Amino acid sequence: MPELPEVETVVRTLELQMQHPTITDVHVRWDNIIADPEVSAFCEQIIGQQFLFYDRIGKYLLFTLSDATLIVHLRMEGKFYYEDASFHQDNKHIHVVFDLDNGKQLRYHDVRKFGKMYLYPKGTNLRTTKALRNVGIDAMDPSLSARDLQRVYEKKHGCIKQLLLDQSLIAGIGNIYVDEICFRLRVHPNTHVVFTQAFCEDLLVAMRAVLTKAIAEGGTTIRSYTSSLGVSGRFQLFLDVHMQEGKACPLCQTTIIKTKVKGRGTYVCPHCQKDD
DNA sequence: CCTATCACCTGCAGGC
DNA sequence: TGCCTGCAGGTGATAG
Repeated sequence: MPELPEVETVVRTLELQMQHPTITDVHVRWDNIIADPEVSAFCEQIIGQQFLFYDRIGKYLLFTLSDATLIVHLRMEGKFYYEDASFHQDNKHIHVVFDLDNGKQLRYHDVRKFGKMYLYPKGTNLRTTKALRNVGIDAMDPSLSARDLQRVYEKKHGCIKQLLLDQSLIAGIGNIYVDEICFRLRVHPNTHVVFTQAFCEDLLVAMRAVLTKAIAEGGTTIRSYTSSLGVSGRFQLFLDVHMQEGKACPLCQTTIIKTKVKGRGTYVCPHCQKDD
């Protein structure tokens, strides 16, 4: 699930539901989820920490704790559940459990175990950490300008889809939204675009429009079966091309096709979006 | 520096 | 039913 709008939805839901409990204990059942520091230090340092603020950069969740910052990347399938400690649920895919001082637990669920957690002491320059050192400007950063996009992309090589997916340049766009943004631009994802000022202005508008609408709809839920905490979006109802193979293009009624660009499943209208 | 490929994991859909 | 292959919204390490 998790691209920028889904992660934003998780942030908003967590801050509403969970508020500010203190972690009384932590249980790590799959060590590889903990990316930095090593598991023992992670556990030691997080016990006693209180949740203060919820935020994100790109697809990374940032939990500001009293004396540290917990950073979480959900990767493909990660999700949180916030439940009473007594509530029993299918344990098989719960890999990290935070016991809280209000009788609840924050449970990290991840079928593929791809997600990662990081913990850094208060005062750390997060942009230099293993978690965030390769993460660029957030795609919804209000200060992001067309000029910034031009500066970031103009000297880079590759098709537009590949560049928009590069998190070290602009962060937060994944495989769903890149297809939607390309459709808005009437550009085939495989195109090697020239990043003129005019194009970058259009790109900024398209990015903002797609991501803003997706956030407003609570993100996109495609493969996720249940509505986990914060992730039961409705944007799938508004997708123009992604996952719309065989359906009619909303603009010209041509049948949407599925293809591959740089190994990623890619949906386009072959009439509105001409390949190079 | 760059691009391409693999590795990390599990579950599910489709073909035979 | 069962086996096999390929696929899935992501990213980091490694090879060339």
